[in-house]
Order: sequence, then structure tokens, then C-alpha cells
Amino acid sequence: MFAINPTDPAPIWRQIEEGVRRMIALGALQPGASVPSVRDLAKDLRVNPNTVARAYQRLTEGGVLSVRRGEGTYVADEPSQPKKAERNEALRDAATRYASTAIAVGSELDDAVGELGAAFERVVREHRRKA
Amino acid sequence: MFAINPTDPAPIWRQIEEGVRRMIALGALQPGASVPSVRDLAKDLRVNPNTVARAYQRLTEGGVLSVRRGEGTYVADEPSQPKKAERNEALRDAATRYASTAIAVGSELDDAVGELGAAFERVVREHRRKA
DNA sequence: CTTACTGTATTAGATACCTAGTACACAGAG
DNA sequence: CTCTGTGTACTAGGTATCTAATACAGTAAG
Repeated sequence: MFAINPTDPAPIWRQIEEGVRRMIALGALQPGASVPSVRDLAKDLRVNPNTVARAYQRLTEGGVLSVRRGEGTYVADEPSQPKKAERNEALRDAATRYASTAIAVGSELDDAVGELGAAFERVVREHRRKA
Repeated sequence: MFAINPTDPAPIWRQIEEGVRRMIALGALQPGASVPSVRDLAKDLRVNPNTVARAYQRLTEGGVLSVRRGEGTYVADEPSQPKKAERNEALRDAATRYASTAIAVGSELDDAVGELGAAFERVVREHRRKA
């Protein structure tokens, strides 16, 4: 699936939530596809099942996943996308954080853009690999 | 000085540490310049003095700040910059986080780059304003 | 039915972080 | 000297997160 970054200050359940959203956005997880069970993904990510359950629960509430109790969890038939306003806000927030650390370590905009392009390629390739 | 982002999952002391580094990198804080006292900055940021003290302590250990006990804290005469290897690592890590959330919300590289440029301008302007 | 797998819920403990309050040692101004 | 402001240290409490260990209810296959 994807990897958990221990360096990231974001809580693990949020990283999982974002990871699933990435997989769907990249087409690595199609609508209706089955998602690993809570225990399986927990074992794969070396994380507690409760943490995965929390992420799945949030994704279900958000209309991204659909659970058939006793059977499993699946990608919703029409996975809800964040509205344009929320998307812009999230993107702007993330951009601010990136710009802040880039400037703090003495980088210019050009360096930051270059590294961003490489990061995009890396993330996309990582997900295509396990698709 | 700068602002604390409650949304940012990063601990406050790290945000302060990064904020000071930004100010120095942008020239808003010159070598030898005095830095607000622990209590003053804490009051300004509406944060506990202990949290500011922790950030200052780390910056002092890192050779960025210099403290004259009983008198105050100042920017080191030769503020140490992160080595190129560490800088690249930090930048790559931050870029990966940004790319991850950008993809998760369904954005393309172009959008992410555009938002990054805007964020750079915003951060720089914010610091120049209070320089 | 039994077995094995699902998601879900609960309890407990450990750790990190932030806050609050207090105290100490040092430097400078009056 | 006193008074004020500095960094520093310590204790205590609260919150969020992660982990661990169970337990329960539903579904499917044997």
C-alpha cells in the first residue's frame, strides 16, 4: 500500500487516511475495490489495529469508504472528493508549511520547486508499483 | 515576529525554532541582533514561556543563538547554517509531505507549484513586514 | 453448527506535548 | 544595596496519541 513516516509529526491515523485518499486519487484503488482488513493493514504497516480502524472510520464517515459489516471494507461507488473550497484551503496550508521549512533551511523558490517535482514523481511511482 | 499555526501538527517549540531560522535566513534578524526575551515572545505568541525556552535552548545548542546569562539572547555572530546534506534531506522530506497531501486532495503538479509560489511570497512578506 | 474472518467497542498503560506555577542564579539600573 | 529583567530548572496537571489486550456482533465457508 504505502508507508508510514515516523518523522512526520502528523498522527498515524491521519497519514493512513491521507494514504488511502492518495491511492484513490491516483487510480490505484478503484471504486468498489476491497481495502485490506483492519488487522491486515495494521500488520503490514506495523501499527496497532485500533489506529487503522480510526482512519477507516473517518474515511467511511467522509463517504470515501463503504463498510459491509462482517464482510469487509470497500472503496465507495462514488468516492466523495473534497469540495473545491476545502481542497484549496488544504493545499494552501500544506504549501505554507513547505515554504516555511524551505526558507528556514535557506532554500530558494527554484530549489523548492525542483524538489517538489521529484517528490511528485516519487510518490506517484510508489503507488503505481503496488497498484 | 511570526505566528503559530494551531492547525500544524508540529509541536509549537519546533514552529518557533523554524520561525527564528526563517527570520535569520531572510535577513530580518541580523547577526548580533537581540531576540525577544522568553517571557516577551511567549506573551506575544500566547504561549507558555517554557515552550519558548525549549526552542531557544535548541537554537543555542545548534549555534544559531547565543545567550548572555542574565542579560538576554542574541543571534550568534556567525549563525550556523544546516550543512548541505541536512538541508537537502529536510527539503526532500518537506517536499514529500507537501506532494502527498496535494495528491490526496486531487491536485496536479501545476496547482501545487502555483500554490507554492504564492506561499513563498506570503511568508517572505510576512517577515519583511516586522523586520 | 463450527470455524474463521470482518468491523467495532472498551479498558488500561505509556509517552509526548503544552500549560501553570514556583524558584533560583545572574546582570544591569536606580 | 534594592529592584527589575534575564535564562534556567523543577513539579504538577491535562490532553492527545499510540499501544495492548479483550470482547462482541455480523458474515461467509466448511
